[in-house]
Amino acid sequence: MPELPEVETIKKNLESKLIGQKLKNIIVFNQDFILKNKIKNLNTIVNTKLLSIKRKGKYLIFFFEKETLLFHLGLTGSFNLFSNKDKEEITEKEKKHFILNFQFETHELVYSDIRKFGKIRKARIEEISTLKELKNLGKDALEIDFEEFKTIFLKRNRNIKNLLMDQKVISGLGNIYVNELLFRAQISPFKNSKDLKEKEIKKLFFQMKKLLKEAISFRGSSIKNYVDAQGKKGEFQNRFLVYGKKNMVCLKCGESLRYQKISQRGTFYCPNCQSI
DNA sequence: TTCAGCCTGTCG
DNA sequence: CGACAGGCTGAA
Repeated sequence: MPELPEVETIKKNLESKLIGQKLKNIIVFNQDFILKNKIKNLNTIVNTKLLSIKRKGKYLIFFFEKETLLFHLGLTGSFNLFSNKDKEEITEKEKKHFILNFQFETHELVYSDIRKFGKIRKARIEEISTLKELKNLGKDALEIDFEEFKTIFLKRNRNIKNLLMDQKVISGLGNIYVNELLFRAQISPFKNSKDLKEKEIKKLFFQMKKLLKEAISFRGSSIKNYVDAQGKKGEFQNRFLVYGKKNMVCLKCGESLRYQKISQRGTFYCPNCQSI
C-alpha cells in the first residue's frame, strides 16, 4: 500500500504528536502477528521516551531511548493516532484489524494491518543498521543524487520498471509511482535499462524528485485503504495521469491508455507517449 | 525471472 | 465465482 510519499506523510503526522513522549504501555491485539515477526520482550521499550522517527525507503524506524522499532507497512499496514476524545468513534470493523496499541502520554498509536503483510523488527540502537532489512536497502529515492542515480543503469540489463521497483537498487518507489514516473518521463515500461540514453536518465531523475515531492505535498495517494495517521485520505490519486486509467484517454496525446502485467504487477502506460 | 505464497477485501 | 489490489520472499 504505502510507498515513499505515504510513509513520509505518516512520519510527519507522528512526529508532530509523539516526539519526546514517554511510552506508557503497549497492548497487543494480535499475538500471532507478533509471533510471526519473532518479536520478543516488546515491553522493554515501555517507560522510555520516543526520541525520533526516521524513514528509509518504505521503512519507518522509531528510536526510543535504547531500542528501536522498525516497521514496514506491506500493502495494508496503517498507523492511527487517537486522542482520548476520538477513541469512542472507533468502529468494530476497524478494531478487527488492530495489531498493537502504543499508549503514549497524550495519544494512543494503533498499528492495524488488514492483510498482515506488514513487518516489525525490534533492535537495539547500535544494531539497527545491521538488520538485513536496512542493510540490503538501496539509497532512498528522495536522497539519491544524480551521480548515484546514473550508476544504477550502468552494467545493468533489466526491465526498467522492475529495476526502479527493486528496493535493493533504489528504495521508496512502488507500483503507483513507477507507473506515473515512467509516463511523466515518457519512457516505455518495457524498455531495458541498458538502452537508456543519458538524456532519458536525467529526465527520469528530475521527474522522480518532482513526482515524489508533489505527492508528499498532497499527502500521498489513497486508492482503497490508505489513510494517514490522522485517518485522512491522501489527495494525490486525483493527480494520476495513468495509474488505474486503463482504456481512458491519454491527457497528453489522446491515445487510449493500455494495461498489461509486467512481472505480475499492473502496468498502465500510453503506447504513443511511451513508445520504445 | 517467474511464480506461488503470505492474507483480506472488493468489484464485476 | 475469479480477478485483482500501494509489497516482498524464497524456491524452482
